[in-house]
Amino acid sequence: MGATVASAVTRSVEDYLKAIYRLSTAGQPATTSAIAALLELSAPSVSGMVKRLSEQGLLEHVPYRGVALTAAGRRLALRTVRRHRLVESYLVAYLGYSWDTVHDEAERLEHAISDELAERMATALGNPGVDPHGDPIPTADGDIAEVTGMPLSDVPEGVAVEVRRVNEHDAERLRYLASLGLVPGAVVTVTGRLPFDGPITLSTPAGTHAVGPGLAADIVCSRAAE
Amino acid sequence: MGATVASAVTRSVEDYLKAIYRLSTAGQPATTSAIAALLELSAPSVSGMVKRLSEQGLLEHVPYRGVALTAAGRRLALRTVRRHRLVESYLVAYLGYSWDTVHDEAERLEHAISDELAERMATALGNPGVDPHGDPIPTADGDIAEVTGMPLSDVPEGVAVEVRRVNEHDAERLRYLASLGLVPGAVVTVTGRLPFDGPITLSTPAGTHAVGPGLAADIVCSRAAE
DNA sequence: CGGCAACATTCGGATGTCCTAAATCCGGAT
DNA sequence: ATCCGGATTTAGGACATCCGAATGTTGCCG
Repeated sequence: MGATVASAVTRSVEDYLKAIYRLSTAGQPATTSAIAALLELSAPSVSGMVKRLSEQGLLEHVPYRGVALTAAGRRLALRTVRRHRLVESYLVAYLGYSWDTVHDEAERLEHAISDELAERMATALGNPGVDPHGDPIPTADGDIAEVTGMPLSDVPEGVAVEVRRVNEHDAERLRYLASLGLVPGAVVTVTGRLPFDGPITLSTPAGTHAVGPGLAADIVCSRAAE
Repeated sequence: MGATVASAVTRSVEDYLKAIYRLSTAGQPATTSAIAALLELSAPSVSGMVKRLSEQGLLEHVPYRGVALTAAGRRLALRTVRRHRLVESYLVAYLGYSWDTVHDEAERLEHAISDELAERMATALGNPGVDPHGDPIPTADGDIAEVTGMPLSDVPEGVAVEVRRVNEHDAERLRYLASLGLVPGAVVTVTGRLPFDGPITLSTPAGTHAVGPGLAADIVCSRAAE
């Protein structure tokens, strides 16, 4: 990835590859309708683009079954993810953005910046391993760290865990989570759990709060350091 | 311009408006072929786009004669120019770019950044009035300062003048000019001029040099401060 | 095992931008 | 005043991406 990358990849193509990457790492099948839902496009549009991307060798497509990224497709997807996360990190670190407002900006900039600029931002940031949401930033070579941990919704009571990652893009929810102290790096303890998908009560650096299981499922935690 | 701007303006549209703005401020007529030359497109492509932009109220078009920006078109053009120059300034000030390498990056980013980001960059820079080439940066309201001065090619001998602006995009030429000390802010004196469009000799902070009249014509100077 | 609902694909069409080739226009030279 | 060459526009087509409607597939469930 370092040097010359397939030059004329349009915005759309990068978005498709990113969506497919996202689905496959989430363990979900990359079906036409799943991609369409993620990109807010019609199924026929996705079908057509999938065919074109397959012809370009970026996807493996089994008709009526779904798609998988080829090595080339994965490389491009990770390049885009890297740019997205670097941009988010840079905007938060240097331009006063907060984690709930960077997403849209990064969504556009990830398609516009050069490799040169991406690496300069990475350098300015000290080559961070994760972005403000705790998402791992792929390296320029296309390596990406696995995120280990369990969703907050599965954390047993009484164990101190550290928030590693918050899988959420919605600005309002992100602000809400921040107000609860649920940000990457925070150490929290589940103090109670109500039955039937009830809210989880927990103590955080910001006090004692409750969160619904839906939100809690997007928060990845692991045992707190020592 | 401050708040919500016509949302879905494509890259191309901004480039056309910018090109037309550039021609008209350079005192050149904005003809189809002039625009085509600037954007490296065929004349028919320009003809077609001119028609579409006129229908959108961004241009005034007199067939076979040329075009002029409407108030709305000018507003959009200046918005794009502002972004371009802010991005150039930011990349030079904070990300280690030099004035000869920022142009291409800015050319893409100017279409991708939000008003929000443009203003944050402006703030980080202290709301500069000019970019690294000495080009004036339009305000968010669409005001732009006139550049006063004369081309270096017209500067009389023996008068100390300050370089205000360097109208050049080519990276190699910019590096060359920088090596001669011909950058905005430099105080220079013409020491001689050869007849028949011969080179101009001058003393700069970087020593005594000669430049051809073509390059010299792109360097705008004015009387040095006191 | 047949049928049906859900999902995927193909078909035909719209838009936006670009091109080359073929008219058409305009202004200066004769 | 006419004509010619250069500039401009129109005509016709190529792509890329999107859509809705129609058509195929799949697999579950009775």
